[in-house]
Amino acid sequence: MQNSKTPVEMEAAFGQQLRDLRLRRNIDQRQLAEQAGVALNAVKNLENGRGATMTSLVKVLRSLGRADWLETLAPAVAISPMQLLKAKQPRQRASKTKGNANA
Amino acid sequence: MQNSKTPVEMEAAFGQQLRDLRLRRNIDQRQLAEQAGVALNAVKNLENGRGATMTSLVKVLRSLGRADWLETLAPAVAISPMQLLKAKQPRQRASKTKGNANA
DNA sequence: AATCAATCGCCTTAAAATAGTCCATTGAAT
DNA sequence: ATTCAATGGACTATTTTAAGGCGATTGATT
Repeated sequence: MQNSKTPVEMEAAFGQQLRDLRLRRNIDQRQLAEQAGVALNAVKNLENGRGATMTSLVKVLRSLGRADWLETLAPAVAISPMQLLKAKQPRQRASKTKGNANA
Repeated sequence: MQNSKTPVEMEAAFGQQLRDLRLRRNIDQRQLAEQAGVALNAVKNLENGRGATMTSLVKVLRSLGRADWLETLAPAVAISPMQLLKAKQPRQRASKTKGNANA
């Protein structure tokens, strides 16, 4: 069973995490907005899950010192040097055949 | 030394990861857009780092089966049951004093 | 329990993203 | 090498968010 949260709920839950990060640093929304270089409203929107842009998110994450998190979405597959030699270069486009490669 | 990537670069690098996830599933942008319930342009924007909304991001992540990633930003601090009893409830606002609690 | 700052919620305007469509480019399969 | 689908890029109209500012709540400190 997969996560049954709606996108709206997920955005709100995510905003709560952003808030937690900020509060652990004990800075207020205004300070964070300043440091991040976004408007106070942008921070409010992010934390309350009321809609935001990737740009605002990235700036705020950077300001919170968690920019590294953005790099953890699709971890590169580690392969041995020998395998590396044989390895085909990764796919740049989806293939024509409709059958999916993996689940 | 902190991460020196600009927000623009970070957004682009993130888009590349999204693309990787999609390609591992060997589906094209149009299919992903349909499944996620967003416009094809929204997927393009996400993957190329040309600006997107949190809403689009969440929908796409969900469609890619990586919604769980969104919950890994601010891991809850694990404490023992005994500590839990004593624990003050977590801060809901930043404090008045300007001194930060942590670095 | 009283104070005061942190947060909320709403407003307006400007900027940006979505959605839809079309054509050009290019990777992948034959 | 040829073919054709997958992607990129541009354009317009519409919707959403950013930004800035304003009182109204409410949590944290005293």
